[in-house]
Amino acid sequence: MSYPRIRISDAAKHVGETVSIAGWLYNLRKSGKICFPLVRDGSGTMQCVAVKSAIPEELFETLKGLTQESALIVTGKIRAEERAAGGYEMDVEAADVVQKVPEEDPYPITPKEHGVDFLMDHRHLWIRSKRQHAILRIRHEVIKGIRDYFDSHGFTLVDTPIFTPAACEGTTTLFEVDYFEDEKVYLTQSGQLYNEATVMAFGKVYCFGPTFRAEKSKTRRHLTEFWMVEPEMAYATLDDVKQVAEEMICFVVARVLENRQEELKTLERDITKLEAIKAPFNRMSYDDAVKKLQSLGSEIQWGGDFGNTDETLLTADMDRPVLVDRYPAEIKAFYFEHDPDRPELALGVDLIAPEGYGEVIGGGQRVSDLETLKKRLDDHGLPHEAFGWYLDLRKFGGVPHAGFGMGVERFTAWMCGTEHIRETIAFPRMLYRTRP
RNA sequence: UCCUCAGUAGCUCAAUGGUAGAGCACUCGGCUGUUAACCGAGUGGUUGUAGGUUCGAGUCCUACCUGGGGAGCCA
Repeated sequence: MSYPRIRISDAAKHVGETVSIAGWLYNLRKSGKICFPLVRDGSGTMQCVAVKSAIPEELFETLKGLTQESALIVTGKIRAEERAAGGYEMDVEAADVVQKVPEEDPYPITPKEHGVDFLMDHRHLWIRSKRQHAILRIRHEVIKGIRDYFDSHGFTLVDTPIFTPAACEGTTTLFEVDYFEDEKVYLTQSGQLYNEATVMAFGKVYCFGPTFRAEKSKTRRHLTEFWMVEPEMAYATLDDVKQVAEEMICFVVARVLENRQEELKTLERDITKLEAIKAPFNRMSYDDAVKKLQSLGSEIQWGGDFGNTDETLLTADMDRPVLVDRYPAEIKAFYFEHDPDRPELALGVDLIAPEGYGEVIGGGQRVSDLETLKKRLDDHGLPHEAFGWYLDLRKFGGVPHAGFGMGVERFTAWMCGTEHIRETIAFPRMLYRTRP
């Protein structure tokens, strides 16, 4: 006799019914004549109960002998139960062990504590653990929220290439890849230049994909491969960027709070910190930010970029992000439009998250005039030939346009309150770690 | 790349320069409501590698390897 298969997250709808759950043994607690196998199925965890006197001897022995992470399909009646973690419990009537983990080579990740190195080496298994599972589900919610926001605000998803020719942004380090016939290409570090082309076709676009940076950064906020969403808008300015960034973040935060309560609880995330993320965000010019930092004891001088400690210091008294705009043009890329009133400033904006999560968004208004762009390329020592198509965009209907990029992992880390960005992607790629 | 800390049982960690130990995991036994269950017993070690100092090194020194944290750079 076979019973309907349900997912643990739907248990509430099946109280009183006999159903099957296909999953893996998360943990097993047992005493002489009763045992509690905890089964997880990816949607949740179900505490099962088996009382020796109530079931066949063979079934009881099978359950009692289960090893951690053995695969099994359990069948039984669902019952509301206060003593069980999820609020529901299954009285086991049958169990089909699909694969038993051997005792002599047990599952390496025990319910006790482990070190970072060990866990990272076992990342392919670590993602089964409650905490990691919760983080990756929140990541999913974040991505879905981002897409829903842009899709419902007139943006078209137009993805940009991952293989790119050499001269994209110039400054940052690129990963080089062998292409055919001795040609070299590079892994993209931003889809932005291509967005500037697609935006002139669609008006409002975004790209969403992996980006690569061969920076030898060794901090809790860096990955060499990370996901970035980059919206771009035609007939738009710096102010539009700030408004969209603020709106989008509020939208996604609300989604996470609405749909991922359980996961936030698992992570022991202070919800009030997320609830505080509401418009209007703080707004500040680079000039004022430098002054504020200096008054707080920072060594920063006008013209320099903010370090990690500066970002944390700047937001220490804030409960929501701050949008810092009009940076010195010298520390920004060639494609930024300059402030017409103060040409030494670039019309760029960074969104710095509170709680030390730092720069989550960077963006601004792009150069729209052909001659200005040519001059900017010269100033940065970039060859016009490599930017032929990019210059075309200013020749054929050039208009003011603006956009930004947001790092998905940094944003997710902020939502989750995690110490390290490596936990916010299933298989992180970092300076000295490319496995598993 | 630089600074800094750490490598001891499968895992997490102890051990004044003087006999390498505990908890967890695993095995065996006990327990009918457990919540990282608990109680008793057992198995488990070339102390990251190579040199050096010393009567004697897990411990001190040198180099290297691996990893953590931070800086710079960035999302």
